[in-house]
Amino acid sequence: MAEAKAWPPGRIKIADALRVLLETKDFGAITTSEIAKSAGVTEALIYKYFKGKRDLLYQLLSEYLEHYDVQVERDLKGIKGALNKLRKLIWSHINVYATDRVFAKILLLDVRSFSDYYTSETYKLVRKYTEILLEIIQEGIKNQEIRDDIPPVFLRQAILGSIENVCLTRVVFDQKISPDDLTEKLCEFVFKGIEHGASKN
Amino acid sequence: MAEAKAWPPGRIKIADALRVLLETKDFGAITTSEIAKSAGVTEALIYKYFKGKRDLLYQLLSEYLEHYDVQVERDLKGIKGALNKLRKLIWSHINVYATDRVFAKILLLDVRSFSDYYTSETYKLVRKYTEILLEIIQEGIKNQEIRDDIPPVFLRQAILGSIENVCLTRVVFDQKISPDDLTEKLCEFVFKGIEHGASKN
DNA sequence: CATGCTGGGTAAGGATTCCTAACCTGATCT
DNA sequence: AGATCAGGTTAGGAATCCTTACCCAGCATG
Repeated sequence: MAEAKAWPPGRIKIADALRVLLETKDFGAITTSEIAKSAGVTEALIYKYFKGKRDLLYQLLSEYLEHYDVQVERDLKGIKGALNKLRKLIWSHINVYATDRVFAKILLLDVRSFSDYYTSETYKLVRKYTEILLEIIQEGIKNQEIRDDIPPVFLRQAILGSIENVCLTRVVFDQKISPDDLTEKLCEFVFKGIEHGASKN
Repeated sequence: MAEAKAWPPGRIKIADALRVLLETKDFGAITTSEIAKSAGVTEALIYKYFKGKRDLLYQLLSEYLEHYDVQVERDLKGIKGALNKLRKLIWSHINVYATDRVFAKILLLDVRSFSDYYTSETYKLVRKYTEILLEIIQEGIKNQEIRDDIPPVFLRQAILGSIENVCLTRVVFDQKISPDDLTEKLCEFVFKGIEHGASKN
């Protein structure tokens, strides 16, 4: 909430330490003592600033999400048309995963299995992002750019699923993510579907 | 491998116990002692039959997958046309999640974050299933039913992602999954995309 | 100046959890 | 009768997450 840089040094060191560790290990394999050692503080300090190991992860993810939300808002400025906005949103989404591997891993792999994640403050930030996507879809339906015979919420889930799964496999197997290339293909798929015919330009 | 029912009673009780526990708790919150108690055996017996807690989960998932693979193979028999097969496959996929909530939870939430999962025997079974999907897509491209300007492997990832994400949200928030309804919507999305126009029948 | 208080940090320990090594026991084979 | 073996148990240990109580520098206040 308070986004002022009033954070004590210990807290910053801890969050940074986890960030670094996540580059090479998965969250489940990282221990609190490891984080503490890596941060140069004692284990107990972690529990001063965070409710627990998971809360630390959530707060780290929140930081990423706040940055990303701002970025997306900026990226979409000045773009006309729902489909054009959607294309840009997809690009931004893929691009952030391509840039911040750790962010991708947390969001796509680690937090998903924690049931308390879905009631966390962090998840609300994700909702805020998906809300943007929903609004674009609704705008597109109003404009006649997007078909109106499938519920927007459903479309959102399907679109997000395809974006994330395409990135997920690349994250898991440590393959390169090319935002431009993937965006192009994803938009072709999402906009026109897989049926032969409509794509004959 | 050996699909003979030659399994000792203890092993069965342990697997059953986990299955039951997974109905109400997530894997991370289930302890080995809890499993043992619930199964009516000692903790050490778990390690007689399984390499560890995770291996137990993987093997449980493998059982589900073996059943499902057989089911899918059956479901697809006698269907002509790649798109018709794909529709049926999507239905089967959604249907199994609708039927076996525990299976869905394991596959969509629990195992994904374990990095050793992706090198496990269990994951090979998943590959076997996704291979079927790939073959359908390739058949469709050959037939001219499916567009040929997006790589089949990419299409598979995108399609699977949309299926799974649609189900995932329902699994997470304990909402009902209606195979018929979701299949209809998903096929509309996957076949024709979101653009307005092509859907004017 | 003493006093108290507050924010940042530490020391020490405890319950739980996952897992292992060694042992037991009844059945089957020879 | 002795050996072997599958199915199971007893007992324990290292590691992990987390809590409680404590330390101490700075600094505002009377």
